[in-house]
Amino acid sequence: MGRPTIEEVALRAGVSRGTASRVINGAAHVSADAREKVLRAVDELRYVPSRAARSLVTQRNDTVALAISNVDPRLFSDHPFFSEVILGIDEVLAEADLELTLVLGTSQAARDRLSRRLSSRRVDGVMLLSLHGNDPLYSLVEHADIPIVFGGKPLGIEPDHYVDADNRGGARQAVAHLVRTGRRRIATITGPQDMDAAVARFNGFRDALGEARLEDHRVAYGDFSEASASAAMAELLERFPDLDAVFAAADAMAAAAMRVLAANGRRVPEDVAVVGFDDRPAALHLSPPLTTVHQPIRALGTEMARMLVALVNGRPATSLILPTRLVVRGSA
Amino acid sequence: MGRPTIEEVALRAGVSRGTASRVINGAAHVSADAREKVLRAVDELRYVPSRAARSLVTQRNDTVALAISNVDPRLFSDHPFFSEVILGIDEVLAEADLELTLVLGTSQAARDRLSRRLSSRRVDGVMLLSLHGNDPLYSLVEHADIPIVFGGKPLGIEPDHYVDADNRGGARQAVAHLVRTGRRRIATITGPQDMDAAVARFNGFRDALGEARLEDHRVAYGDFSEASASAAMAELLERFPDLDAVFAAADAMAAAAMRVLAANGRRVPEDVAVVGFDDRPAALHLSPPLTTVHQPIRALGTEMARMLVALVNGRPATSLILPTRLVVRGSA
DNA sequence: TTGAAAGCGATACCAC
DNA sequence: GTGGTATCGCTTTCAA
Repeated sequence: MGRPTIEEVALRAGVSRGTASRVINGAAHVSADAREKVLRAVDELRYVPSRAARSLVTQRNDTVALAISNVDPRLFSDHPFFSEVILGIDEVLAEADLELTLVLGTSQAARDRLSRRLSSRRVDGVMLLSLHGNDPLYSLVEHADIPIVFGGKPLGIEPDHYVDADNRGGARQAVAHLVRTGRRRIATITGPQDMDAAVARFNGFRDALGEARLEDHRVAYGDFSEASASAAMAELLERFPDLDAVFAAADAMAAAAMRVLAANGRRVPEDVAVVGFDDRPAALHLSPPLTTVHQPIRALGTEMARMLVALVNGRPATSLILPTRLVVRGSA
Repeated sequence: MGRPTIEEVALRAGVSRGTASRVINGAAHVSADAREKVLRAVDELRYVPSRAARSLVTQRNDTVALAISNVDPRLFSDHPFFSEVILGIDEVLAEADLELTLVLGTSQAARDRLSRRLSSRRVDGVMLLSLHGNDPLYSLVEHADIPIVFGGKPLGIEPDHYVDADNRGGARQAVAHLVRTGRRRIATITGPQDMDAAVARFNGFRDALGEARLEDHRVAYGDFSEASASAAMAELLERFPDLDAVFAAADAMAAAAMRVLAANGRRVPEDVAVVGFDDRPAALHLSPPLTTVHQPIRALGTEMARMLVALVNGRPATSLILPTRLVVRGSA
């Protein structure tokens, strides 16, 4: 009771299977007459080609994977980041008529599955998102012989193809803004130092301070989570009670820091200016609204997809760094 | 320069292709000796079966789709809902060794693609999320001959298989709480009335008020967005200046309502109590923290996936309604 | 328990 | 421009 095959279509249209196939794949060299008959047969029979059969012979799957490794569930769910990236990706993929499959690398088993998929030619290309420093996915990737695009440059290596936000430049701008508005004892709460984005933001912090010839030793280490930031802010207050500004490497951390500041009787921005990074929607609703660095998240998705589409189709592509920009609101 | 085929594995192991296949698929009737040889060959050759070839003969794809239709981009990206559901789904699918492909129904073209996929036997089953009342996906679904699971009951129809949160019961609890704490002039800001969840929450509101013999005419219609809620709250204040409580059918709307309330000099909860629905993370950080109805979002994902896995494997499954519960915080 | 051979449903090459 | 045929890589029946 299977669906119609191309053979049946050909039969009904009174042409050969070869001709039917040509019509369906929009090839040239078919008479208008034959084309029309085939098209009608396709319509009447509700024929839809079997992708499995097609893939088998073409060696293509018209499918790419988005792999998200080392998912911090909290990060994943509490942040529009992933949804937004996916939306961007989908937009481009739809246009290129490619399908998207999702691989979340939460467990070792999941990683194995990804590994298998990479080599079972189930997908024509892969996008990798948010890898930590020593991510086991790296080794998989090297063995793969299909195009890979990194979302966010991984730490310590320079992949052939990645797209990233200008983390360092954004952080630099943010801290320069602090300096420009008169702050002198500027602290930072960093992200996890095994992620390139976090390291880059930290470097941007030092860049700006160096240019201004200010001290850059007021640092506490966080991991992008609110909990880590609360602890970090408390530590900062303890070690540097005179600080007059803090640059948090993520909005979530800035929010947590602001709560700790408030709990300690420091006013924002009067006593302590606060700048975040990400510009997630919630930043707008903090009080005062958070001054932060805007990242083009959706563009990250579209550009990753665009790059992968190019590679899959055998066209070259070069890595990209997307600009970030400071959004000044009430907190600094 | 293709990857090894099963034929090469068989050759290397010194057995027939049939035997190699049996070993790889864990069938019985293979001697321990043959099994071991094949396994070693697989290992040495780094053999991974071609899924396309396998699908062609088995008529299965070991892949299911998650279709999200009519995506309101703002809703999609500003809310952990989708990420959370996906996380739940992935967890179950990983266990069942099924792959997940994503279809966002933002455009007409995307819908066509889904339609095609449904009939090109590319997926063994489909999960449909968050459909509006007259979603064109409905007609596709009827024509499909593969299992379908709805996430959230669609409005006006009773599909064979769906899993939903207890929207009506949750709303009832929320409003009953308002009544219990002495509120008498209770208003509501609804969600879009072409979505079952929104209608159900509205009904829950009326249930509770009916039971308490209170008036239920203080209603303004929103669409789950903050903007709509701001307008709705303003309207409510204008038409019913004496209201002492408002039940917003979504946290995002509750947050917007609280801002409007504050702008109009009403204190929360002293003058006006506010209850939301969803219990998204940000609810915690409103001031005062939002009293709201918690939805088991992740469970929604796992149960949808579990149900689909059962159906795909030919086992029966019955629709599910997951309990919601009131979380009392500062706003009511 | 094992081997040989027949498909699964398409594409693509080669003559005509 | 069109038809016939080999082929993609696997599973599965049928005999042995």
